[in-house]
Amino acid sequence: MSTPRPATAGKGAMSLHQRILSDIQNLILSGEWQPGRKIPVEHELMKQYKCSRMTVSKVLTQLAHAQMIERRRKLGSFVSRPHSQSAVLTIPDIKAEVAALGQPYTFQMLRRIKRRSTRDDKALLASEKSIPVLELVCLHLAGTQPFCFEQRLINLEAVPQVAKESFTTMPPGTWLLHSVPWSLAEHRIRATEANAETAAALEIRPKSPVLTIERKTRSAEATGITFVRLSYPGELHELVASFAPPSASGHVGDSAANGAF
Amino acid sequence: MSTPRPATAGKGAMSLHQRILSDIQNLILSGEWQPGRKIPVEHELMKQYKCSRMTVSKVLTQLAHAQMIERRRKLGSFVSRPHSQSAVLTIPDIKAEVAALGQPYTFQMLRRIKRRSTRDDKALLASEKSIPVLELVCLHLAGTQPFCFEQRLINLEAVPQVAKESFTTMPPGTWLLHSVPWSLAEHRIRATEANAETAAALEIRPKSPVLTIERKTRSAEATGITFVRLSYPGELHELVASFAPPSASGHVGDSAANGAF
DNA sequence: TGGCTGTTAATGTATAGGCATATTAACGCG
DNA sequence: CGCGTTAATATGCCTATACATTAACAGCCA
Repeated sequence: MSTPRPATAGKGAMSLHQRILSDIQNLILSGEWQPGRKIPVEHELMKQYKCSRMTVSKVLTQLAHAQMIERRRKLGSFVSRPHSQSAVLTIPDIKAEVAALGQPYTFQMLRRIKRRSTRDDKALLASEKSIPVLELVCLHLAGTQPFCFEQRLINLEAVPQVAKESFTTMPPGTWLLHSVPWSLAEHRIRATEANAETAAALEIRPKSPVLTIERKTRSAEATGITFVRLSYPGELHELVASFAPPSASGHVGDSAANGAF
Repeated sequence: MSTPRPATAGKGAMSLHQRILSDIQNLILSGEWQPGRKIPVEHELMKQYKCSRMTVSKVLTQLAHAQMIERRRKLGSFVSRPHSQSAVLTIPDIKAEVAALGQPYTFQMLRRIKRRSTRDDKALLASEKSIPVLELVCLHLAGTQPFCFEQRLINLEAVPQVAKESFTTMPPGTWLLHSVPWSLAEHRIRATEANAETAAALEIRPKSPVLTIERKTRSAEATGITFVRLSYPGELHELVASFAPPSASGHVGDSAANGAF
């Protein structure tokens, strides 16, 4: 079989549409095809790759989906300008994160209170009515060093089985990850000053910088599942994010980018 | 026409494969179909929706792409576990960011030096040899209030035309975004203490918390284009990220999730 | 000029069917 | 009885084809 195009080197065990997708993506990401440039129309690509129109169409649909190209009837498809710079930020499970550092992971449960939701709780869990909640405070350690301070609120109505969980082996986050599949979340990342409680737990000076990640997690039905604030000692921890196109290609992070400066 | 499945309420003007996609996505996101569960094979879905296999196949391909399902020949398709918790973090252009706050945007160029790369520069730009670089320091303002302090290094070999740019109307980031299409970037987000220079520029107390975003941008050919450190006054600024599945359905953020706790 | 209308080039959606392949089951041989 | 080899088959993957839809454009006509 002839390979009429650059044809993603090496990988012969790739399905056809994956190869085409990959080729076009490379051309765009490398800048060889500048934004605004017209992409060969379906019939062209079809001839180039000696494949059917459906296959090409499938690829272009996905690229359009990923906002790497724009398609207009009668005119054709065009490389789009990388507008919304969205980075893919991988926030691993804390346990895994510590393990990746080669440190032994432990955690301490500092507080565990079952109560009815206060006014503030209701806002955090996006709930109108009063509901039973579980408040947890715990400290994650890497070896003997404090790694992350966690303050959490769990909606007991949405996750009743959490009431029976003692969290002796598994931290709450990991437990939830295994118990509540497929949820939505929203993050707020800030740099704050450590308050007294946080500073004490993390064994740092009060008012020293802390990387705070607040996360509201809810199910597809929009009911709040949990709210958590994770506080990391500022200088010690960093979040790493990589820019990726809104993922047409497949595995997050394996390919690439969005204009980001 | 009969609707053999939940059939995304309301939208009658939806193409068939969109409806199928949406239906299956809902089933997965709602948790009704747990991770590991086998998805009806193409022939099943084909009968359920009274459509052809291609239609179903297209849908499943997209879902597989989005890593919501895994497909294996002969075995069938399965709901996958939301493993890598990747959030999509939209980092807008600073100018746009300020504009979104309803504030007038301005910026001041504080330093502009052309020189050959030092040892440190080379590391930041992922370059072996000595290259000419442009060092820029500038301050972004929202109204009269300092908004972000920017320290930047640009590879003059990769972007020679930047030498001619005066940056009177457009900040360097925006200029690069328009001049260098489709690049890769890597971010590091930390909470740090403001050093003397940063504190002075942002008009905050020295040692107060600062949200630092460091970004290495390179082209697809792995040559470093620019390195930038953006420092935001800690309490004032926050990054917002939303969890989303790697986007099968469409516009990022309109649908949903990845396990995140 | 200005607006209507038909033509046409491209994408969008869908059908029907054949090919390729990984897994499992059956088989046979020592 | 165990183990390697082969065949069956379920399933995903791809082709070929058709018609629908849209939007640009040219031409017509007042």
